[in-house]
Amino acid sequence: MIPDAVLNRTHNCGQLRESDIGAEVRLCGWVRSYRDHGGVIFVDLRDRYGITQVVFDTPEEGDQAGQDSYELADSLRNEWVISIAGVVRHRGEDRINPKLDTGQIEVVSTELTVLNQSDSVPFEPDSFTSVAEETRLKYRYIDLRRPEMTRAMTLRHEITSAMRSVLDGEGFVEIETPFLTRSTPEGARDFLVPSRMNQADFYALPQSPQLFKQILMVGGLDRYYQVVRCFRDEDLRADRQPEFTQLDLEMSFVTQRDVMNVTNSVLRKVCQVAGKDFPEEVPVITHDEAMDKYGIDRPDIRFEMFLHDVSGIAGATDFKVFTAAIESGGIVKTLCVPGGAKFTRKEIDVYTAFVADYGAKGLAWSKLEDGAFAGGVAKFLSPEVQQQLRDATGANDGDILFFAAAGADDVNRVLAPLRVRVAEDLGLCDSETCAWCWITEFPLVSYNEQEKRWDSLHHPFTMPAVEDIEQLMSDPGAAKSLAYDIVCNGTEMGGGSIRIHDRHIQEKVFEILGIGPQEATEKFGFLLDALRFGAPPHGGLALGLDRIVMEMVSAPSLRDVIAFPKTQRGTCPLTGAPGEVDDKQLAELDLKIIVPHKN
RNA sequence: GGGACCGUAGCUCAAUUUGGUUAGAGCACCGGACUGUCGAUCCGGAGGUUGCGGGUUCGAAUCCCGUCGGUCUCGCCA
Repeated sequence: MIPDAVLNRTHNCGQLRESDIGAEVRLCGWVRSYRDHGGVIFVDLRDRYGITQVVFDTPEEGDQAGQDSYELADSLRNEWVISIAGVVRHRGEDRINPKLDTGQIEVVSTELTVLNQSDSVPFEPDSFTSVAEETRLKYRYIDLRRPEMTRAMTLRHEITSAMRSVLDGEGFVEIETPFLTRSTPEGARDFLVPSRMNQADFYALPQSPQLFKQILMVGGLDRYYQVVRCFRDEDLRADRQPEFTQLDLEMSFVTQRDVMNVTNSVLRKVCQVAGKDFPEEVPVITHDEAMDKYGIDRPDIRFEMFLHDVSGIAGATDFKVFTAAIESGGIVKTLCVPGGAKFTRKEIDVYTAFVADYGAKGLAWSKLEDGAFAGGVAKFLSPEVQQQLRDATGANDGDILFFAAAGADDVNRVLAPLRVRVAEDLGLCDSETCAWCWITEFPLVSYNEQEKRWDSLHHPFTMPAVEDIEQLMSDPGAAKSLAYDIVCNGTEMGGGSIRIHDRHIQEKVFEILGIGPQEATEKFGFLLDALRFGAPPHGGLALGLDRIVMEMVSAPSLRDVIAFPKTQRGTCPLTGAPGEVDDKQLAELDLKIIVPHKN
């Protein structure tokens, strides 16, 4: 039985300063390290607030309590949990540790209680050694003691707290929506949950609360938000987990600009909390412009280095790669890298291999030196063409041009990542900078060549930005939508749209997408019904909380800002999930496993 | 579904390129010394199915095949 008194902390381990000298204090925490000098023992005591040095001096003759305490201190080991009482004293000028916030002082222990011992830990929760991620996840409770993880978890809390406070101040209401819902036909693969009470039926975990939040608007709730878990059963990446968290919000009687303004307010506060700058005016870039200048709809605008469409110039050369691409309806774009003429052949080969991952057959290039193009494809570039290229790209001596020639989508798919890769290599991607931008005027739909049909670019409930519905029906590919994404440093941090609140327009959009009346009724009938009963104009947006926190702490992986994330194969080394279940459980669900287990 | 890299002591790594004696080091752990350290130091000790299985070879951590796991990535992710 632990006495109550030893649990009654007066301070935490990051708190004590010079002004506390002389105070009698009690601290609890973990032994981060112990330094036994024979006659004096130092213990660094750690909790999530910081580290305080505790000293055990040689006990006075006849001081039995001091003797016991000293002997106990002698037995302490890393990660034991202890409570100490003692007096704060100055360390002495030559003993101050500038690495610690509490480095001016130390606590002289008068009493020590071991609250719990610890086995020798698999790894030390400090910042010095890197540990394999699988090991970190298996022993996450130890990993979470590392200052970086503590910082990520607490900042994450502060960020969600800031989000809530801004939205609360704007009159939003946080409302929970179901996790057990129904599968929807489009989008990502659903996680399914069998229904015991409805044989052969399944719930699906929500990919997002999209339909529910629209229905909340029909319900007159006017301004909704939710910090909510979303589930998508797709392959994982460093920035993609099967379950992730969104700040989801929806508003009635608003324009696109209103939603963007509220989002800016939220992000401004988030950045303030995280110690990052947020611009007065967030740049707004149209989708067309983004694709043209950056080749991607989530441009990294920390640096310029634009792409240039040089189809007209390149088509007039004798270089077959260029002319063939143009003749088959493709384009030629170039990336002008200032100072890139210094790249060696070997470095260019690395970039060639890099773009091969994105499906490029090769990477044409030419350097600009002493007023003329040299190397690579220079021999195909007449003096006239060279001048035109310089005019089009603004290239100067010392630059290099990289070219890609193919269909427009393929060209952009290759050059956009190359642009970022080159910028990283040139040191243009400062991880402390947050360069936010909005992307607007997305196309409503894109043509899916494989399936021979139109797909929503955003989702099927996005309002078309067209006056004439007939025009929409006759040329869906030309239609823009009232959709918008918020981007930071080349990462999509969130997106949303003004929704369709008119049932007739919704039916037309389903028609374009090839969702027949029967399927629409079956899958979304409840939303279509709701739209018949006084749905207000509404729109909203969702922010990826995990990605925002990841950017705010410059973490390389989403796993570093999630307390208990999954590995790339979707497993949890801590719990062993996913795992087998009992035959009894399967029987209750009327399920039968027909494939033998891998093990 | 495809590509790349990785797997050696509890942890982080070396030895793999060029197959060759007993697989080494730091940290952690165990024992000892030390009255001012602070990622303490010093002395000593213990600790190994080189992920797993098979093959080549006189001989495999090293070469080959398979497999499991991890990371990155293309596809995928409205």
